[in-house]
Amino acid sequence: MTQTSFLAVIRLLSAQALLEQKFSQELGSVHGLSLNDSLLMMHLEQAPLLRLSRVDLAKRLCVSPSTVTRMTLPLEKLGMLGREADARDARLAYVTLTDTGRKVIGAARQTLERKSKEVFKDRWSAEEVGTLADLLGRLTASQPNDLV
Amino acid sequence: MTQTSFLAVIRLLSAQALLEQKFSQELGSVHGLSLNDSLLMMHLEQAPLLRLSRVDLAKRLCVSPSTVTRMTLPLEKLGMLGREADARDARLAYVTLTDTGRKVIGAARQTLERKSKEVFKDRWSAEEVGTLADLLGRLTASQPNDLV
DNA sequence: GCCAAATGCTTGCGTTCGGAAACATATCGG
DNA sequence: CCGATATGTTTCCGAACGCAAGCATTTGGC
Repeated sequence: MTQTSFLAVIRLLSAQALLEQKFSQELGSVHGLSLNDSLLMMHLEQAPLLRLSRVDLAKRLCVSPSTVTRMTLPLEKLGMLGREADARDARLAYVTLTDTGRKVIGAARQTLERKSKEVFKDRWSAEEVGTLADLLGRLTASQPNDLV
Repeated sequence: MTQTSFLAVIRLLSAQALLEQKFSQELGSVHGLSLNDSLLMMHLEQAPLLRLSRVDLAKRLCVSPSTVTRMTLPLEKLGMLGREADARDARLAYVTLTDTGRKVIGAARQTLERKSKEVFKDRWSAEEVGTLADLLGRLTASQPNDLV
């Protein structure tokens, strides 16, 4: 069991490195986004008011709050993200998804979907991909709101 | 199918961020290694002569050759890695695993195994973990030598 | 009401990484 | 044998990250 757990973890880390390498190039050159930028915007996309606080985003992305601050800066200047204050709590600085941002992440999502399909194109049945998605979902279930 | 593939990819990326966050702290403070350092040394561990060329390591880790050069430098100074030339090809500069390195990665592996077991401790059957490891193995099968 | 602790955000610093360029060596075609 | 191309490694530069520190605001004990 401990060997199997270890194997699963090592393979997951290796698989991520492989996917990041396959995806980030086209994502950056075509849409101007990094993989983490895309995940950030997808979290905003499914948020109730298209907005989330920075610490909330940090928890969802498993990065530090300072990283969120630095990630949002250029996207804000490009008009994809906005900034909104909270009426009750003056500390909060919500990150919002603008109309421009919604269009961009929509296009980027299509690229991600197409390349995701390529990953499993050969030697994978629909059921197997579904099983993998389910099992990975169990891993991320401990985290705040799941994506998709 | 394309939705399921997309879901699997997104969850895999999220799960990796979660695992990296959970593992890297203890791995660094206890053994002085990063997660990528550990993967590099584990690849060396199972190599025929405890040695691999830098481009080979780069492919296995899905990082650039320059990253391998920079990663090995401090580990070499610490005596965990060595450098070996090839008799036939003067361009090659093999990275070797020293006795010290073997001991260190052995200890680090125990930490990784323990924390891997913790990940699946609750709500996972042995069979489910095995299925996950198998499916992830299919993803990394296209890559040079699998770990473990 | 007030002060201490907690929370949200940002900045400075050191570290790590990828890509381009440079260099050395190997291979191949003639 | 020679030049062109390919391959392995390193260095330089810019981009991205975590951590510690700092500031502003809120919350909770009294």
